[in-house]
Amino acid sequence: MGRKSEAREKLIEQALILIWENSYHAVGVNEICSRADVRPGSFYYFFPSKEALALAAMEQHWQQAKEEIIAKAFDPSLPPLQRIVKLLEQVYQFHAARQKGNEPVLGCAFGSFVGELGRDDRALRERIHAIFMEIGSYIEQAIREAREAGDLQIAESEVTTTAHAVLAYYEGILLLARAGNDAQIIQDLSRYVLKLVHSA
Amino acid sequence: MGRKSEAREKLIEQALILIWENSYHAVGVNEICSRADVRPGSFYYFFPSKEALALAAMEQHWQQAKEEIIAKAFDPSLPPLQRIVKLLEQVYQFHAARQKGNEPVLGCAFGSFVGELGRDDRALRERIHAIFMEIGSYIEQAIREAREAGDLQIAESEVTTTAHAVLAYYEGILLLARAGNDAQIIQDLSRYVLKLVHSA
Amino acid sequence: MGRKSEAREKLIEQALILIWENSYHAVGVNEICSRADVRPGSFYYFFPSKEALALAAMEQHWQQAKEEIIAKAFDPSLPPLQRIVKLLEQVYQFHAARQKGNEPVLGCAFGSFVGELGRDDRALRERIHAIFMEIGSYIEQAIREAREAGDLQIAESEVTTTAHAVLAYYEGILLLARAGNDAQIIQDLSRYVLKLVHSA
Amino acid sequence: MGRKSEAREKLIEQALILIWENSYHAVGVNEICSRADVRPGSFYYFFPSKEALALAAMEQHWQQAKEEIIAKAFDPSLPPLQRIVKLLEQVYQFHAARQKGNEPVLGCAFGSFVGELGRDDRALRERIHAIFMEIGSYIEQAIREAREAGDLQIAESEVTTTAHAVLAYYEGILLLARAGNDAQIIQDLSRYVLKLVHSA
DNA sequence: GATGAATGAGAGTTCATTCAT
DNA sequence: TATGAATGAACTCTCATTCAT
Repeated sequence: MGRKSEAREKLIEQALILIWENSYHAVGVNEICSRADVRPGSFYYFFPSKEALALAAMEQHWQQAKEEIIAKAFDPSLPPLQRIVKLLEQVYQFHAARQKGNEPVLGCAFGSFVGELGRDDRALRERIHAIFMEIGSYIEQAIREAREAGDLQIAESEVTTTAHAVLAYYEGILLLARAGNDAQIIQDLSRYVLKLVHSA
Repeated sequence: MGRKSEAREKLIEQALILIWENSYHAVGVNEICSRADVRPGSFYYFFPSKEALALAAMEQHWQQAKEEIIAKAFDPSLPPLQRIVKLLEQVYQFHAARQKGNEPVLGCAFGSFVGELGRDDRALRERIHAIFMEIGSYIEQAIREAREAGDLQIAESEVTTTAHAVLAYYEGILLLARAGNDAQIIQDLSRYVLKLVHSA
Repeated sequence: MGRKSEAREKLIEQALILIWENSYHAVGVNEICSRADVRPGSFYYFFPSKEALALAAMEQHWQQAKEEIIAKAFDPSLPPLQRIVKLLEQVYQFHAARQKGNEPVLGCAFGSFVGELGRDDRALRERIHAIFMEIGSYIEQAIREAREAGDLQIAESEVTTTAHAVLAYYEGILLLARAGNDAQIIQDLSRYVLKLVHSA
Repeated sequence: MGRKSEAREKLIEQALILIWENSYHAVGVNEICSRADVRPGSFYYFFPSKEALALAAMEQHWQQAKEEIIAKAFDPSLPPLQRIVKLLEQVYQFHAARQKGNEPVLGCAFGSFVGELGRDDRALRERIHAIFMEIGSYIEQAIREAREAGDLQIAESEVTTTAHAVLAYYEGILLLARAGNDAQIIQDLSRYVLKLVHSA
């Protein structure tokens, strides 16, 4: 009945790391293969194309992020707005730990990836956009709960846009962290995130 | 004999467009040359490498942004905080016009570029970071003036960080606009930018 | 229990179609397998190589041609020279039907196949040549019978060569039909075939 | 002003030989390059694709055939029908010489090539068809002249079709010669070609 | 000063085939 | 008996770059 291996998983794992650290276009199939200890000829048994692997890597990253970051941050037992703060805190911890180990600060894999997609990569771009919208919906839920709890004086009609504002701020912070190779800025700027959800 | 060859300028111009629309690694030297109507052999007469061209393109983009966007936004005759609003408004106009012409929404060239730089591109990354810091200093100056005019109640020690927060938000907005191929979000989210500069 | 796997037969059948429509070298083992709904790993259980499959496909095609075309054309109840005419007529009907269904006109599978064999494919080439000689012998028999019946004034020593001439004309007609993607030429040129068997 | 070389010509020349001896799909770009003493990276400077090279090789072969074979065969000073005979004679000489040197008998490059083209190679197939039609028009002209000189009793309306019949016979002869790796059959069957042009 | 020609290295992908089960 | 998994070699083609003029 044929053989079995974790080659597929290893390819996804290494692809994510390499693409996140460098970029989709800068990383070659051969490099991914050799890091995953998979023979180059085997790659196309597991994935129809490099693009499909990149998509799978993004999907897997999103699943893992939901399990490891989102689930902990958007814990219903936390006060709603604290969840948003916790999201940023965890992301800071991740990048701070990397920086301590002299690894470059990576920023957001989805954000970097979407920045290098072109006209012809519509499907990939739309998938990343959908992931952003999912992240946004977690933030939105927290804001809505805060509002309903009376912690917030904003119109119901502002809730979604406010969530997007938080998301944008989040992505922007991670982009600046990557640009400056500096995890500290994540912590510094996180302090202001709740300003965005309160009425001016 | 009049003016110099325009080949260099054309190369920079086309490189910026192609890199912004696609990405640095996705765009080839030959493609840039053919768009610029420059023979490929001539490329290395004008630039020592593709990387040098990309850097030149970023520099030129920054100079132009200063002349056409920054100068108008940070006009001393405007009320300080209005300058920040105007910055976003102009960027929105640019992307809205493109979208009207069925061109993809591009986001920030610097932001996208920095997202695809890797470990070995330290010089490029640091240059983009420096440009971000320059943008930040315009914002910082506006915030400081507003504070000194009494429009703002924040500590002097918060001014720089607040400017970075605005910059992060700005970059995040443009990233989401690119991800969603949607210029409207720039306008929608711009309404909240001043929340970041007021004390909570 | 019951009948054997049909995988072998399906592989042969699909291989013939694909090779005939395209070419031996242009068609991959995987493509044949997927069309035959056979898992690629199974291929080498049934055939030792792609070449062996191609040979089997040619053999099967030849057996089928003998049963469906040759047997009807070289029916002893037909006047000898009419058999040659009937051969061409049936081949025309086959290709005309295909063209009506907007399928490309294929020409002769053996002729196309032999055209793409090289120095190192001696065994295959000789097998196709032998099939040609077999076809020739049917034609030769018809010519001989016509001569013995007094329908023809050619020397006995010319019979074999004349049969080869008819065979060459037949192959040439099918080649032109494929080149022009036009079945009609088969009918048009068939009218002249008996000129070749009469003395000048 | 750049360098100069005969690389393009050598590539065409070697491509023709290799494709003729083997087949388009069986021959790789690398093999053509190494025979032409051209570095593989240079190939795509000279030709946009392997297909384009194949087409160029066929074109060049046709030009050369016109100059070296057609021009001599269809010499107006020859009696019209002798021109057709001469065409076959020259082709026989070419193949007989090759066989003497223990080279495989090749048949017609155009005929073999068209046999391995598939659905998606419409442009190539149509070009080869057009070449066939050109060859046909030389034959047609000879037949027409013979008819006008009173050497032939066929209807004017039969002239074109008769020319195609001769062309088909010619292609079929070369196909059989390749299949049998036997140049002699070209000479043997050539003796019958004029039967096709006389009325039955 | 400027460029047409050329290139080695490597890109992503497909190949006919083999292996472990 | 039959196959899902895997593969090294080869495929067509593109890359950033250099060379001769």
